[in-house]
Amino acid sequence: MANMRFPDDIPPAAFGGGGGGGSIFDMAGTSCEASGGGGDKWETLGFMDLLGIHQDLVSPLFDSFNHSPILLSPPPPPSSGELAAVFDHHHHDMLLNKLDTNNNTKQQNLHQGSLLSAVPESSEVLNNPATPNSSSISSSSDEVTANDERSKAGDHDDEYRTKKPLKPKKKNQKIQRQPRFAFITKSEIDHLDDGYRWRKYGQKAVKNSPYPRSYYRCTTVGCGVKKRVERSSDDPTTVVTTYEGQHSHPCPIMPRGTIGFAIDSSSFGSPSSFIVPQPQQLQPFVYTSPPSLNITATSSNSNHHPSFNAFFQYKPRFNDQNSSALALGDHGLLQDIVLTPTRREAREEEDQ
DNA sequence: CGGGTTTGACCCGCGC
DNA sequence: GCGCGGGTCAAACCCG
Repeated sequence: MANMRFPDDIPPAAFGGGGGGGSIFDMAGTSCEASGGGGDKWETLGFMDLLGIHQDLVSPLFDSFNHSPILLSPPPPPSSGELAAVFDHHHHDMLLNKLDTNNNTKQQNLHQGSLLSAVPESSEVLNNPATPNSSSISSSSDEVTANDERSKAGDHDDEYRTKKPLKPKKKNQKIQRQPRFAFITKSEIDHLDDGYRWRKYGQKAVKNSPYPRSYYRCTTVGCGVKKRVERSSDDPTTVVTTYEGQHSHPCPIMPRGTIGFAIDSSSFGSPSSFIVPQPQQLQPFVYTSPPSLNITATSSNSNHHPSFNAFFQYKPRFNDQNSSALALGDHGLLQDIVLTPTRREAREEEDQ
């Protein structure tokens, strides 16, 4: 398989029937550090890491701009934090956020870079992302077995039973949610392709939004990673993609060594390093952000907010070759990464 | 025919 | 307890 091949077999974006072919949204160099205070436990997640790209797939942590190693030692992340990268490749904005667990934030204006959080409370995350193995995958919600609930319901509803012999679910057992990572993309393409193969398993209308939300599941056997894709109602030009879980396999279209980014999976729950590939490993199509993107939260607030020592080498790609070319020529990508505290963080700070 | 999408039905959690 | 919304299932359908 050719390196970094842009698949043309991505099914049309199933997003509301709109949007043509799938798109490639390749994050090829991301390093995030989340540090928190206030006694919160912090969760350190990385986009590609959540995608199942692990340390062994990439080179040691490296600053592609300064060509010097970066060693980050993030404090424990907040248990309920979810990271979100807000990427606007039209306006050259990149916003990194920790998703607030407060659902109210979903109404925030994405344009202002405040993070949305259509992602619900993730404090239920019980799986240690540091162990991205089959066990964590198998504990995903859709693989929870046992159930008396549904069988019980069936006892009272023969019609339902004959109609849907649904999988059992364990009563009184909270569904274990995988860590999630969401990011917002300014794109007319709904289904952003990250190199993995996804199967759409559902679509739901979103309240107060004319745009539906699509649910995808990784098609690889044994991999329970899911992702949701929805277009923001506030700003229809933005697409919110939320990943849940970690791939238990390499990216099918990204051979080893071409991965642009990963976080040492052992970093979860304990300080560790983030991994960024050496620049020479980046493939031609990978956008390399300027040094200014090597953001490190060094503001006075860094003691209270997550600091993202992050930079993105990031280039959305599209099946459409024309679009691809466009993206390639976008030198202004990610020049301005904005770190914004989430509502919750802001609230906590106010309380202090 | 196999794999992916569509879509209506259903379950569950949560807020009121 | 009830209703709502999110998430999932699976039959039907589509397509290469």
